[in-house]
Amino acid sequence: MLIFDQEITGLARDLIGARLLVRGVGGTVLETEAYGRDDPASHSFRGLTARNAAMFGPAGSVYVYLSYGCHLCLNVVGRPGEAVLIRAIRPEFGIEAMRERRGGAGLLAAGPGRVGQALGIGLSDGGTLFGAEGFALEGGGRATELLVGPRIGITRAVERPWRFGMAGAPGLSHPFPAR
DNA sequence: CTCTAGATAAACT
DNA sequence: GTTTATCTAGAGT
Repeated sequence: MLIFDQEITGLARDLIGARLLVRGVGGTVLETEAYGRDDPASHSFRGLTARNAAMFGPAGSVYVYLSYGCHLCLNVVGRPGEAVLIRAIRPEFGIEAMRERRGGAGLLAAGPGRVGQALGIGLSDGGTLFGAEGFALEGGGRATELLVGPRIGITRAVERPWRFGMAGAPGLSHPFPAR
């Protein structure tokens, strides 16, 4: 059973290997990133705004944001102002639907923007609780060996090793640094 | 492999 | 009014 109300890096670790379903489409979480409350790289760093309001919602709810004007990214909310970005999943359910949404591209859900597109996420899904109609998140825990590395695509607090991945899994968005 | 365009909301000056 | 942002696809080297 997943504990949403815990330290955000712990939640990011526990989410690796969990099964994520959005309206019957989804698969196993392969890669995540943690974003904290006092974290210069986090949207919540400058306090509550209209954009990040869902990030201050209940633990276990959804935070969605539009990145670079064209990519919807899916996050799982933990404690207030903290969230975990889902960067990659292994497609297992509704693969046909994903293929269709992705326009037949090969990489169905390796990368946060691709995950959002494959699952058909919308900004209006922000605030929805996992467990509510159409949204499921189960399993997880620290069953698998984890890879750890710096986060991708940020300009602040680059040194924090808050990116996590499933060791040996194909379909990661970017390789992890060799240990 | 590197480079660049694309597209938009929100924060910032 | 200007700049930035948790990125991707496609073209070029």
